[in-house]
Amino acid sequence: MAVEIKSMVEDADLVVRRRSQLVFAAIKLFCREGFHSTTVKDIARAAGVSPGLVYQYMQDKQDLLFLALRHIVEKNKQEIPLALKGVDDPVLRLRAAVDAYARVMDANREAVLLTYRESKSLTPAYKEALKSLEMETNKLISLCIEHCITAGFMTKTKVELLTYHLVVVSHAWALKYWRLRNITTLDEYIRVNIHSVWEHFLTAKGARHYQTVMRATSAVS
Amino acid sequence: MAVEIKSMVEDADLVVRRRSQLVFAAIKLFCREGFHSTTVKDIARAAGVSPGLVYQYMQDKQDLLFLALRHIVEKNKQEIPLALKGVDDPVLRLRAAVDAYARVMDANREAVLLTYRESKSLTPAYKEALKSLEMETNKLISLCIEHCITAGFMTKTKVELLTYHLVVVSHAWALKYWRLRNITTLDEYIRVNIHSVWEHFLTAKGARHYQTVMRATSAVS
Amino acid sequence: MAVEIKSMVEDADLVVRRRSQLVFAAIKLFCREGFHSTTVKDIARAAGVSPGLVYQYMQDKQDLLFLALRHIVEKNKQEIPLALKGVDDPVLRLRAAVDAYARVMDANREAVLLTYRESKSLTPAYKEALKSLEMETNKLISLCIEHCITAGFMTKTKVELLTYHLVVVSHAWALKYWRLRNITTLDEYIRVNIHSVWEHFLTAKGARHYQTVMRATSAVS
Amino acid sequence: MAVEIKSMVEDADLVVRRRSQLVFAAIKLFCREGFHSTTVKDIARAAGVSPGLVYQYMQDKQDLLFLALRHIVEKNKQEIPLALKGVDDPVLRLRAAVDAYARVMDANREAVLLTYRESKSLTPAYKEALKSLEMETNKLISLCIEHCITAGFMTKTKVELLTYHLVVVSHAWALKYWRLRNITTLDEYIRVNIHSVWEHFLTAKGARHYQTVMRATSAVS
DNA sequence: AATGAATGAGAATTCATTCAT
DNA sequence: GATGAATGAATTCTCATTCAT
Repeated sequence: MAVEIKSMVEDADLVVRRRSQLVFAAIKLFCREGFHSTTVKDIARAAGVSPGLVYQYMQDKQDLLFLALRHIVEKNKQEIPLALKGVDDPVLRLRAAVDAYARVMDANREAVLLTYRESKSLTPAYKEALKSLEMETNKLISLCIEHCITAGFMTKTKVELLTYHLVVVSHAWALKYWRLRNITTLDEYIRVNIHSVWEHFLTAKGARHYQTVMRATSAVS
Repeated sequence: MAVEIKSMVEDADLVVRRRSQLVFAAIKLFCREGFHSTTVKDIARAAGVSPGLVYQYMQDKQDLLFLALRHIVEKNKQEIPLALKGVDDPVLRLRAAVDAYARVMDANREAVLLTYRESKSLTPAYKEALKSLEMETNKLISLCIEHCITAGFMTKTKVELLTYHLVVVSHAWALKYWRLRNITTLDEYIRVNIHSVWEHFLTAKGARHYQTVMRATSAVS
Repeated sequence: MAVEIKSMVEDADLVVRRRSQLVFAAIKLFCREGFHSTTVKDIARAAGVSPGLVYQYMQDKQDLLFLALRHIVEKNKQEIPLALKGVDDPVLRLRAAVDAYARVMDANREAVLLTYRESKSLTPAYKEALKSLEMETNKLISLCIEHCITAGFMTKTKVELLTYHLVVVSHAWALKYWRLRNITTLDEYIRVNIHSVWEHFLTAKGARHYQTVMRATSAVS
Repeated sequence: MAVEIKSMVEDADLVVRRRSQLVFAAIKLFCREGFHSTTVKDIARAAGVSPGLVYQYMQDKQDLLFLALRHIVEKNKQEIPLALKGVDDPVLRLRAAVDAYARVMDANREAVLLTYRESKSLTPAYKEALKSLEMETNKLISLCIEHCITAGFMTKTKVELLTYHLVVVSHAWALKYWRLRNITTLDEYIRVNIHSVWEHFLTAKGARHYQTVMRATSAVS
């Protein structure tokens, strides 16, 4: 399942270090120029290494694209658990997850665009690996929704479908930033276009509970 | 504002005919292979002409991409007025517009993906032209929303923001079709993920009106 | 059986002309520098065309090697029938065929070396095609031997084996020219090292006949 | 005259050991893949050492080719004296030398091919050194022929020319093995195509003597 | 107007060789 | 002495674009 990129170099530490050096440079350039317009030489130069070195750590340019996209998707995934740390209430957890997700998308707007643009250039195996990873990330949100449902705070709805709605509206902030920036702010967007989506599915009990815990939270912060 | 693509050929009719021949072939190939992986030769062959001919009707390969993307966006735009023809009620008009939009996205899933993927490869001027066109299309939906608000059927909300929400959730059907197809149907998706978005903004009066006119519509059909 | 090299160019005449241009240049350079040390650019320059053109008339550099080697082998093959024209006597025909073969090898010493050196670089299908061609050439000599046997001029011996002996000793003139040139002449080599090989298989009748016809021939010339 | 390959390592024993390790691996790979298609890394791996080590024992990849080819030619040379040990009769010595030579060629068919294929890739100095070595080997056969002539068993003929004939026909077994294997056996080939060549030069006395000693030999064995 | 052969700049990739450890 | 990571020159091949016919 997990895709393994072959390297000619043995030293595992070095592989990690070099690859992240290259991936960092690649993301920067792919975002700016696109995958096809970026040359391996460009990336090597940006990473401060020779062009030949790239091929010691992966098999071809496409591997680099995969590593770049995977890095982006994985980084996004890691942010959610961080946002949930210390939050116990189901509704607040969902809120925190969605909020974190949207803000990560904002922080990595260019990278999000890159995933939409260049996934097509990957071989099927790599595409699948990336889809799996995306679904794992979504699962983190789905779990929050499920807890809310179990707790009677949300109505029974198709969990993954709702998750996708939240996810794509978050992505939309990056995808349509060129226009949205002129008509709203991130905070308003999150409130109006994102949170409202799941809030719509709150039960009466859930709505009451939500108000209560929110009041408590605001009081604290 | 409107971008002019230069042609070496005088005969305006011929230009239209040849270009649409080429654009048709280009869309097919760009969707399947991507812009960079499709060669001008491929397109010429698919269009049944010689590679040299392409350069009589545009200046470079990028022009062809622009024409292709513009064709897609324009086609989408044209569908909405058709769906509104004969519908007078503001709420039903909005509903029809949104419904039509979503269904057009479904019918042209590959083309929608293409616009997301390859717009980056355009020069700024072309990108702007496409954005304008997208905004004109959105305007068609925005107008429907505004009428609903004026009529007191919808609450005052940021119209363009709501429009974007409707638009991106419609696009999402194409963008995430690989997964959504497994968890829902187009009809359910439209009902649950799209219509609910604007319905959420109905006033009490609007909701009542909506029920009434919908009942009338269903009775008829 | 006959290997077909793909070309992007339709015009059959042009294909023939361009390919022979390229093959001519390739043989010259491959002989001088070897296949691997010769670049496609070198060949293009020597042929007076652009590097890209090469790939319009074949698929890769290896095709060019095949065309070059095939040209050499085919040219050698064509010389034998010419030498046999007008010669009717079986023994004189064999003599003429062997003589012609040896002299063609001398005339194309570098090319013969090339076939020995670079055949290895071909794909199996090409190698087989070349072997077939070599065997067809050998067949021309084998037929002469068979006629001599049928006529009772030569003892029954393994015809193809004798042919190979004649062939490799002829090739040896090219392969070991660096030394043979110092110890003999082509004429002596043909007389002592080549003709003696088949003369050895003459029957008593054949030997007498040979002397008779040779005397007649010398008288004439 | 004798070519010296420079080494960075002092210890002479180690140089010998390492080099033979490398040469052994190189011959295997050069035979299989050819000189240019074999990488220094491949050879190092096959020899169980690092790529860098190669350059401690020679100056470049070409040195390795020279060492490989020299090893092959020298090994062939060494076999002949072994075959002559204990054989005193001039004709039997020649027969033994030729027989041994042919059988060594059979045992090292791939290596023989390699010398024909890749000698071209050497610098002139190396090429000369190899030619000298080949001539030394030939000299071993030439000496046998000379003894036969001195003893009145063979007619006066150009000794080196006859030697070359014997040598190239032996090589031919390796060079044309792909076809010869289907039309004859090694034993038949040696009898019909190789021994017959020198037997042809036996004097009447030599022929009688040959029959006598051969009968004696067969009786023994 | 249309063709398609020709061009040549440019890209990915390989690999002999070096050199710090 | 040995290692193997790093280098970068060199090579094959592609393809947008041109232009003679």
